Amino acid sequence: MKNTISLASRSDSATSRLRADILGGALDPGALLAETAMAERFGVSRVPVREALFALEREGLVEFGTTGRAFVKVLTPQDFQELHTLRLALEPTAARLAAPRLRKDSSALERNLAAMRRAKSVRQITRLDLDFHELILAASGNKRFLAMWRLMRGELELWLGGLHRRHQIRTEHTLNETLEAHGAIIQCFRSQSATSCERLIRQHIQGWFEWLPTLEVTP
Amino acid sequence: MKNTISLASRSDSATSRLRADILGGALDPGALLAETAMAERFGVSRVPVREALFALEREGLVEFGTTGRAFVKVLTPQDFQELHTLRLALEPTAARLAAPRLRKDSSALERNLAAMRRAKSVRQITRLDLDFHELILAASGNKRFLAMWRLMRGELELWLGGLHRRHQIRTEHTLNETLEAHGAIIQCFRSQSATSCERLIRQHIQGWFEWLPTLEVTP
DNA sequence: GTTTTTCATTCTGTATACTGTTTGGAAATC
DNA sequence: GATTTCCAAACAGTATACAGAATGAAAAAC
Repeated sequence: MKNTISLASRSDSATSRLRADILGGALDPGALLAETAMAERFGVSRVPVREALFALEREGLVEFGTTGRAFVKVLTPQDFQELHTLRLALEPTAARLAAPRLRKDSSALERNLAAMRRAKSVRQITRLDLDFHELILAASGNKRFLAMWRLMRGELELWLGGLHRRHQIRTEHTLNETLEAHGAIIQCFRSQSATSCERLIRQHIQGWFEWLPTLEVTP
Repeated sequence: MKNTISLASRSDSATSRLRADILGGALDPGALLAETAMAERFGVSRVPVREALFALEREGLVEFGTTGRAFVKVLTPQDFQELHTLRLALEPTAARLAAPRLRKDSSALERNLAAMRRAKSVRQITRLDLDFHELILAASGNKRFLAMWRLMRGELELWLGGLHRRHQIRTEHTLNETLEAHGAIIQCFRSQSATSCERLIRQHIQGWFEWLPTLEVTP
């Protein structure tokens, strides 16, 4: 959304700040996002705030009520289930398409894995995990797969953030599991067939989802 | 996006009018969409026009250049190819999920088919065709499948509109083919297994795509 | 004749002001 | 005390105004 050496526009900076507040947990799901208040807080007029709200609606972090008021999106377990179904429809196909490219060059995935080994905070690990999957989507060469992913990513990050706040998951154990799985996926891209990669990604997503303690009916 | 008995807001009406202009072919792909000019033409201020542009960007009908100017989206054959790949990833899965619901009640699909039999214009047939697929996505019960579809639908309609303008396709013959295929799909939903429906939808999309004279490298 | 520079025009980005609607609570009524 | 009515504050939708950037054509330089 920016062009040259990018002095961020006020809209962009408002978008970033609001996104950070939402994903960082400073704003609870369901919180009212009043334009005037945010405009004052960010030191800009209502116009850039408005655009930020629309932009974040596209990212799935904000939803508008019937009267046009914006709220931090409230995600239900069913929402998360839906996202998972969608991932299973998209990512394996994307992996198959990406396989030829990633066989030649998987360095980006490896750099991601290395960063994840060094990562400290839960938040950072979550983000790198999502980045890993995004890299595969991007390598599919299909801009629209990536666009769809971007639409889901915000919601995934939002949900996972809430999950981590409610439980104390993402322990050492699960981190290692993720590291191993991602390593195996990289290996697969390097040496196995496209359909093998497709299958492995499907298993990875499915397994990860089944492990998550989402079955609790959360508020 | 509207609430009660809906007196359409100026943003909404600007969005509708602009969408109609783009899909109707009044504005060629690549045409500059200057805010001031449109504001005058629609008799509103620039603010609603702005929101219309953002809304239509979400629908894939408008794209923004690096300097923030809006243009009617230019679709390349590759774009269409990408959309097709995406459909193959989404729709068969959605059809499988929708199967239980549609087995019980396929009346909406039948009404669509009946309307298509009566349809006169190419534009109308195209729209009903897309509606048919949208009904299946909606019946999947997964809001996000529908959201993704909406994102593709505008682009599909835009591409097909251009295609029909360039060629004189969608003849009697192809209309009958579509009618038959849709009829068979309804039958399948009524009496066959979910995986059969999934397979049939995949074949339908694949076959339709292969038939289309998109292989010509168009401008 | 070709290239570069200049500059008026046009466009977007943003601020501010105004209007009508929604909302939550105080006051009035039962 | 419970319910309804009414009003002020808060909020979104929109118009208008202005500033800064991009654009393209005319003018200048080569």
